Amino acid sequence: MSKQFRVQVVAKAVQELQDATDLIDELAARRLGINRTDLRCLSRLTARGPLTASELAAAAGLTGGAATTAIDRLERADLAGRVRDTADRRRVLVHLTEQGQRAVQEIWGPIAADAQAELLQFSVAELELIETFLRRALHNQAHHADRLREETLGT
Amino acid sequence: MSKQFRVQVVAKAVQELQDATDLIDELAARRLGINRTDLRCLSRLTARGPLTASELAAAAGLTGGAATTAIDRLERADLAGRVRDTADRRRVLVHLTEQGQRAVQEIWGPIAADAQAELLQFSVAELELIETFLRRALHNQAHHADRLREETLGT
DNA sequence: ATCTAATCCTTAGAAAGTTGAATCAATTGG
DNA sequence: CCAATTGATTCAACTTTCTAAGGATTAGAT
Repeated sequence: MSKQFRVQVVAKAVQELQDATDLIDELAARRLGINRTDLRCLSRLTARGPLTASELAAAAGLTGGAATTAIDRLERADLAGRVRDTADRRRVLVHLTEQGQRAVQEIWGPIAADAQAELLQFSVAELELIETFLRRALHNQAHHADRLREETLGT
Repeated sequence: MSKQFRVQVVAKAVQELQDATDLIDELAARRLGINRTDLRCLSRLTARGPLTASELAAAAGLTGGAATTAIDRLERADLAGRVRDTADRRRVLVHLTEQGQRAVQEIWGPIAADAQAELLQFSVAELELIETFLRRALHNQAHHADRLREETLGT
């Protein structure tokens, strides 16, 4: 097995991992009876805590209008709730309900737990290598994201 | 730095990599003037060569009807083309046009080249470790995808 | 050979989501 | 205290999706 071949195998595995993640998101959304956009909002709220409607819109890559209806749907599903900010009453803070937190935990908890257990099997030195790999890949992606942005705007 | 901490760092890096990939897809689609669904079709055609309409639908996770209109859009954009199968004239083979191949190459060529160069900097032993990591992660994802599928259907 | 059933793609109509602009309410600064 | 700004929502137009039905082609049976 040549090194060249191993490189290809790794590249393909990265692709497969991304596809698998995509599938999980699809299934998770279906399980909760919501769409992918709403799931993304749920994920952001989980990662970053309560957000205002516009913060959530920015975090999820949505326009204000889309965020409003997404929050409506999450509220109807009892996964998120609105609270008017007492200091600035224009603002609305969106937060996960207890049921929302529970749902997130039920779906992603086991995945995260297994992932953590899996990673703990590696030595510290190995984890460092894996991190290096991921950092470089990330750097590469960011570089090309910039390239695409410039090329597109430049047109 | 504890091992536990390193594990968390790696987990977060995986998440960031997925987000970065998502951003690249978004920018690529915008650059080609198509939507994410059409881009996914383009990607499948690139990876697997010419496909029938129904194969493409399955590969992209679409119904037949949605695939038809997606192919319509790609055809209008001159990125893909239809050819009736001479052996079985019910079937339609969808393939990338020259322009489609060129577009794919311009966008993903540099990314793949850099990724390959990056991977070649690792030793064979290191590549093996990275592959092991990815395989386990993939196995974990597949396992939980099955879990979600069963839980959802079981309801 | 012809008739029937199955297969493949397309079309049509309905449903769902997003966008961008307009609107309403609340806040800030001059 | 009024004008400009900010934050969220609403609304109409557009896009994409799905399901169901239709039309063409093939395969199998009589």
